[in-house]
Amino acid sequence: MRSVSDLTARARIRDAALARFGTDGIAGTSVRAVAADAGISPALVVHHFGSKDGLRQACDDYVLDSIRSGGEAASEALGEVLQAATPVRRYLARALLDDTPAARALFAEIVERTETWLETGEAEGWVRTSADARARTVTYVSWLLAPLVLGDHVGRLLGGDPAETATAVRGARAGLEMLTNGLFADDRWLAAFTAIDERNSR
Amino acid sequence: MRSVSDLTARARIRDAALARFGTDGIAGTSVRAVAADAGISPALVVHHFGSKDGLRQACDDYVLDSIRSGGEAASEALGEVLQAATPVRRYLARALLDDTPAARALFAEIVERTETWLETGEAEGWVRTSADARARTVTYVSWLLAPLVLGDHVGRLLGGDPAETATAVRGARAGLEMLTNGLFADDRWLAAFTAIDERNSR
DNA sequence: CTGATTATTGAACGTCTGTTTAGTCCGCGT
DNA sequence: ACGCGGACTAAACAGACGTTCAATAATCAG
Repeated sequence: MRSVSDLTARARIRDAALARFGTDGIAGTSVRAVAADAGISPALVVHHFGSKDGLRQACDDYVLDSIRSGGEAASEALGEVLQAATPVRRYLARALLDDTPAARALFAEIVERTETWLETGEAEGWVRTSADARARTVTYVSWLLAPLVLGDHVGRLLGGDPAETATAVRGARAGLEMLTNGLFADDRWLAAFTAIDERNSR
Repeated sequence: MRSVSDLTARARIRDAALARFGTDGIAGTSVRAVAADAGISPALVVHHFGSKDGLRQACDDYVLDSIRSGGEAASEALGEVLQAATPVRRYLARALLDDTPAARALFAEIVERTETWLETGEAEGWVRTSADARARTVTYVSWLLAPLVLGDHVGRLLGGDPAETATAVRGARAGLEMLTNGLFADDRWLAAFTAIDERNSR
């Protein structure tokens, strides 16, 4: 029953909403616009989803499922979503900014998974030790998500189509390079930061 | 004339709009709500700014000026904005997502400034060489901006108040650590990525 | 003090919003 | 054949939206 209706109108509405919400924002999208994109009447979307907020929740659930079912490793699944599904990408960025409950849960979940992943790496010796492991994980995850949120700007400045895979790969490679070799050749900035930090806390 | 009126109603409207736009989004904010926050009538905001879009442009200009006048070094000025002015921070994040012309210009400008800064560092030996300098700069800037856009999530996961300075400092320090020492102790991920990349392009 | 310019408002406009209601259509079990 | 439930719609609702307009209050040059 679910899968049958999921191939028809209900899914079309959800997909249209995902795209619209992603590009125009949730507040900037009207139920009528979604209905028009899906080729149905505005009354049908509330028949299927109860309300506009119900539709948004359905989008949240769909995106979460897409990511969770994408694989085991957080970075892999995210990487795929990041490169492939542009509407999902945009929606996710909006949801993260709008502080949707689903986005909140997703962020926490990614951080948790990444934390254990980094801990494993640390134990096995391919991840360096850190003075503040938690802060490092959270910062690392925010860096992972950065091109997702700022994808358009990154893409534009890297020339070419923001949606094109090659552009995203270029950025990802540059990031990996920084995370492997480091960006700075000496610790002048880290030392300077530590100095300022100590002066402030003293 | 400008400075006189800028201390009174006009400035109050702009500040109220900045805060509202930042938290609720531009489309999610009504002129009436801004007017109520500023303690004036809705008709006055259109008298001063022409339209809602005019108000948004005024906010854009104000934020750009705030950042540009903040200092010479891009990272310093950004760092201050990132830590201090929360409403500006939130507004900037929204503007970057909504692809405002001002946000577009700002991003390009930061990238340009950072590019020359990194080139200097490379010449002076405190920045490592890169296989793709442009991609590295853009990625680095997106990482700089990441805690700005995802500040709430980062702050929440790092415990404590997201607006509190100490939280932001913790994240910044962790980031600096990764950029100085690297995150990965060997090049297994970089090598793996390169391998996949070559396979795909072949 | 007068006149003109500006700041500010209340009320109204037309449009768009999310949602409701009453109803039609169609497939399916009995 | 019948009726029943779900998909679907046109029309309407009340409210919020951005904006306009005429009018009042404040400001300031002469």
